[in-house]
Amino acid sequence: MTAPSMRGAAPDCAAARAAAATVNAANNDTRTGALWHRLLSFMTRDDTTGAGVSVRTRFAPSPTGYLHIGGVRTALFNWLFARRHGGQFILRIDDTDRQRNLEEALQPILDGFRWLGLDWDEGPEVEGPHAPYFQSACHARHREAVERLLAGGHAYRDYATAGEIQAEREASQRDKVRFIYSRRWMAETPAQAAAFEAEGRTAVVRLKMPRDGVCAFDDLVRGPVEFEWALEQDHVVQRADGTCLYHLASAVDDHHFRITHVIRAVEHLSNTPRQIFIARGLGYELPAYAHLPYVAEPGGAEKLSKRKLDTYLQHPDFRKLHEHGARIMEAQGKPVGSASFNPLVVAFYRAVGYRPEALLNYLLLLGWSLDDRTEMFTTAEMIERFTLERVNKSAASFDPPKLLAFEERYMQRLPLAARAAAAVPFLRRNGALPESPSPADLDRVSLVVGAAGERLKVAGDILNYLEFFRPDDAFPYDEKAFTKRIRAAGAADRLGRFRTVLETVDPFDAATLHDVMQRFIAAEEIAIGRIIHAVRVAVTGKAVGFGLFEGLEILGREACLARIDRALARLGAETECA
RNA sequence: GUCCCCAUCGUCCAGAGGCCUAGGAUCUAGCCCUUUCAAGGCUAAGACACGGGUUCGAAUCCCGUUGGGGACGCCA
Repeated sequence: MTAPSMRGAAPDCAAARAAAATVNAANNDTRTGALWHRLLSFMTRDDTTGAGVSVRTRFAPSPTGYLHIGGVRTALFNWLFARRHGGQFILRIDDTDRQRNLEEALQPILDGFRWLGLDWDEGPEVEGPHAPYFQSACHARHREAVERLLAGGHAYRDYATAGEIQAEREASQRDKVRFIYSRRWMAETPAQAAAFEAEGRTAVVRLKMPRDGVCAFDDLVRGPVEFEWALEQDHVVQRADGTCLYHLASAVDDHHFRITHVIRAVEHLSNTPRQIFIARGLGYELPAYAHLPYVAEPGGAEKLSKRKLDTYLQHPDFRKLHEHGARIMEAQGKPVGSASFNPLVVAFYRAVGYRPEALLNYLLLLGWSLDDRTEMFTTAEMIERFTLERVNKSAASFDPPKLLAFEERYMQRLPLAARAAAAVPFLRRNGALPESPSPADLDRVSLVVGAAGERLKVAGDILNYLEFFRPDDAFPYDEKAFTKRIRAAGAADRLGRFRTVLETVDPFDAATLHDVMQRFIAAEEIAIGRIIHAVRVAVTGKAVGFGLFEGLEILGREACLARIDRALARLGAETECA
């Protein structure tokens, strides 16, 4: 028996589908995507409350060792949809190719999810009623499915060699038609199989795709979609050695895990007919499908690929993002050449000190929006407001400056104590703070973080202010600034006179220091610029920084005097030599 | 090559035939403030890909063109 031609969608899916089809028939002149969307999302909502059918979504990473930024966006939408409907979010590991170090390849992915706060109801480590959650542990289930497909006439054993298939494929190319297998080496009876085997051939199992009709289904993002069955290939679902291929495993496992909504990237859209064919052949109820647009490369339209890091580094915005991170890593003595130090991978943002909620918020808006102005979403708000109907159809390119803008906003709304706490680990890794910082150390961090204000965009930016955590005689000078501000004629003498003033300032706080400075320039009859920069370079070694008087106050009188002395001594040594 | 999809400022989004002189964010530029700065404030510039329809009226609906992208594995 051959598979039924499926004109007019899968009859066994949700009521939503049937209802939508009715509406379509009644409105065949105005079947707008919007109408569909409203209806489908309404029905979806209804499913969860009415029938008590729990929404179950899944994200199925293969254990590669990295959590890709585009993958996280897909995972986020799955997670939000499940949470929005009070359902479950499942993590399934697609490791059909046996991994050598599964543990090693999986842990960074789970860490990434945990860091972002995307919790899973079933999956690795938390387990659940449908365990195991590793595809490689489900071979028996997959093989049994193949047997049923074979028995039902939805698949056949094929004895063609790779070379023979290749020849047919090339012939199709020449004729400029889509490759469709001739089924010349198809064996549907034991006798045929025996004949081929007598020739020494071995068999794979192929899907016996319909050769007429269309596969129609309603995508929750894209609306009604149709594919001609005749253009689908007889895909291989099982190799000669008995191992099963991805699409078979995926359809079978989605059913096994009771997935109700398959939400994944568009590149799977054209794979959907074969999965529907498998699912129907096995008598499954079909899940609803939602195909998300992919995340495109910075400044481009192509799909973001983590292998193209070098190309993206040519893009100025992306390079800035990378360099910013690299400075922070280097200040911690960490290598920047490693594969995970890559802005296409979630671990990068954690390592540099981004807020996970900022990344999430940015990713949320990459392909989805609530309206024309709401941009900031707490996790609770995302869950409350997220709908698939408002997901965009077109690809969105990854824009580093905008991500940073969100990061800044999130950092700024954090209370001072939280920002300081986030900065501490960076200082510790740099060695600027001991393993167990004293209360005084922590006060100092808090003061610097407060003074730095909006200059502290990511937690790792604290490493721009290391001079506040170094001994008075052990921070470097910006040579250019030193020359301009201290080696300049008369600068050292003025600095010396200001030093004398500092000896008696009381109290030694920013406001008083500011007054003292004003009186000093009045007495000297100079513009403030003639002295303030010299003080900044002497005390911090740098030409730029946050408010100077706050800086002086944080350092305290003794440190300021010692630092000015050190700068003057340095200059003195130079002139003696000359 | 075949099939499918997409199309509003540089980028991310809003837009459901009249609320559009197209809105917000980001980026960019200018000005202001300031001791510096990747700080802050204010202002500005910047888009409906093109061509046909339908309609009293189109960014919005239809067709075509162009452009971009994806899928075409015994990968996942």
